Amino acid sequence: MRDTATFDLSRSLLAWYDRHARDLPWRVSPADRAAGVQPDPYRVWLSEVMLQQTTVAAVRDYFLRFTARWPDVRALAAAPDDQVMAEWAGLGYYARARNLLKCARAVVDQHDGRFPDSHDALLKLPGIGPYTAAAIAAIAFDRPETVLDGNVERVMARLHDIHDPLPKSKPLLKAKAAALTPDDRPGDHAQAVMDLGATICTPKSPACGICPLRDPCQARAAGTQADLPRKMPKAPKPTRRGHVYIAQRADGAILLERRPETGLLGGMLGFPGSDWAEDAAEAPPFPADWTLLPAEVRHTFTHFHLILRVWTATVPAKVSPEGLLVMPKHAFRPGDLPTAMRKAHDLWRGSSTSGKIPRAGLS
DNA sequence: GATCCGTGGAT
DNA sequence: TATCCAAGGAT
Repeated sequence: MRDTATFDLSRSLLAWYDRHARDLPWRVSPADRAAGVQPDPYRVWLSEVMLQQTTVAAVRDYFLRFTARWPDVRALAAAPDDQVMAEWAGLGYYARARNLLKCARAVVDQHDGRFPDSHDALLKLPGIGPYTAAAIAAIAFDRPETVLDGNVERVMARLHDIHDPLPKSKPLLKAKAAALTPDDRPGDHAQAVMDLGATICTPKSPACGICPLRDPCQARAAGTQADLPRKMPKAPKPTRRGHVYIAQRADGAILLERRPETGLLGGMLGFPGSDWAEDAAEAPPFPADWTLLPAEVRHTFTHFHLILRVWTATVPAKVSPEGLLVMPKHAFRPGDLPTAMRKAHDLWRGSSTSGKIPRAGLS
């Protein structure tokens, strides 16, 4: 039962969203939504998968490239795996790209090319968990589902001044979020809470002064907003080391490998090399006149730091070792590599801008 | 429940 | 420089 205060709070949030909703490539504005425009479930799904643990700024161009190249779920389902993995390169969490293809093909094969509109049916699809199922059901189909992501957790923890640490407090935060979800405009509501968390109720120095929930916010009243939500401490990251081997043939071709489907950087292209361990031994993939580059690659993954030594060699054009992929010079694009491998390439080519190199494809 | 799985921007 | 952390899911 939603009481009057909860009703008013939800209305305040929607009113704020009507005025401040961000213009995002995958979003139907509240005005257009009110005029009857329906979101495309394919675009909602694609954006939500890309946005898993990933910022809007990082996703935007990837979303535009994907939708330009594969405008609907049937086009994506028909795409070759390696092209999709290459297009995802640099965005991270590559299991998402593998599951993206599995999901697109399941939608085509089992649902006649149309995304199911219920939370339970969506949850059965690869790469769609509790959050994404609720987000698609709410945003694409305007079902009264409650989304619980990092933004909603933070907003609810502050609104109700909840001090129990995550993830133990998740059920309580979900209940608070559910109590706030309206039957009217649940899709806009879901986006409103997340927008609020992303732009006002931010992790550090939240802008309480301009927050539409300033008055009812209990953490604001108690002065605890900067300390919420509390989280369990994280384990420190160990450092691992490894060797990679970049061979270029006399005809310009580069020798690469397709990494195994599971595990780190699964399914992505990479240079052959050693295991990554505390103290990895050299492991040239075939005999050659390997030269060690005078600098190292440093890269940080989710749970460890990596220091990579990069060896290079020029080999005859006929060299084609078993298990390696001969990538012709004209077909090789560093942007198709995951970032750790792209850094090794950049170190070799001297284009070692530490920053990100914009990928080709748009405009 | 705990662990694995990327990346880049903000602080 | 080091840490946090982002529209999480699979195992």
